[in-house]
Amino acid sequence: MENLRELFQVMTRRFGLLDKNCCQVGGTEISLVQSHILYELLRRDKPSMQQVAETLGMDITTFSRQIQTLIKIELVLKTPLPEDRRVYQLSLTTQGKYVAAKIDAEMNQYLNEVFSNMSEFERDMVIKSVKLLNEAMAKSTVCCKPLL
Amino acid sequence: MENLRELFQVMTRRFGLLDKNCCQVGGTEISLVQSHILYELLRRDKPSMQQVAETLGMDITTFSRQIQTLIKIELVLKTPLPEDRRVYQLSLTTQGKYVAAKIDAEMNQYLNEVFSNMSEFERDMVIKSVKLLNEAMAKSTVCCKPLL
DNA sequence: AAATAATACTTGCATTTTGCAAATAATATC
DNA sequence: GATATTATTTGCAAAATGCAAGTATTATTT
Repeated sequence: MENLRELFQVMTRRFGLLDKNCCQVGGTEISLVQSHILYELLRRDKPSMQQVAETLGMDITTFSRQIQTLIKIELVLKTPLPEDRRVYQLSLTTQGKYVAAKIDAEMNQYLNEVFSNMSEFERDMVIKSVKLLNEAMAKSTVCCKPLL
Repeated sequence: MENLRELFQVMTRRFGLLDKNCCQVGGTEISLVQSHILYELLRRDKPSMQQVAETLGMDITTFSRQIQTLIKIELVLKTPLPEDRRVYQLSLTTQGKYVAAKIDAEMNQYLNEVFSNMSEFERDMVIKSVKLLNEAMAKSTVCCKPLL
């Protein structure tokens, strides 16, 4: 039996670094955590603070402050939900969308470069595997509370 | 063409969370970063500070301080190398080995649980894929300076 | 062999990030 | 109408971060 953790530890460490690299766009400097937030906001439609914080497995208070700085640098907007004014809807500003998309593109470029070292067959297999993994982790009981 | 980043973002986020879970052993509380350090020290033979810091993509000064606390809680040892007394050899104490092994086992258990949601065929494919990915990333020019 | 450079690591800040407990503000329930 | 619940924010106090500057040791120069 192989050491599963070894494999995954190395992989995730690499992706962590990869993420670290990609976080400065134009004039704006973005931390890794902030890039994760932008990533979520790009994909979701006006989610609440709770929702995003939970998805990212972040303490809500930390998240609240991160959002504050993202608003300050004008990447994120926070508008109260009319039906329930306790909750705020989060969204990206134009600039925020631009930055998020830019990071996205850069990451995809990195990933494509990584895949360029593989055959087409391997590439397909790897992608299928990552999908499988994501599904399996979603089903798992022990880990991965954030469900998306 | 699919959105590669989407797939990998979700996957690495999950593993990040997974890692976060597994960092308390017996009486000792371990941060995620510290668990990564222990992980490295368990696998290497008396590496230097520089080496480990570089592998983990950490600033050496931050690393230095993390090692200090790991020494204080008696998980890590730091002995000067006789041939060159500028460099220190890092190693785990008995307790350190125990903690590192414990975390390792726990992570493997989690991973096995994840894999239990797959067929044998899928499992093999996924493992092969992760290996492939690690190799491909090692070859890549843009990312992943830490080479292990 | 003395002076200079380079290397491995540590410390001094000053900033940022974190999370718990407590506060606020709005809605739900009794 | 009083009380509980929920969503978010603030007050700390602790931890983590990274740059610049420091120490100590080895290498290189002249």
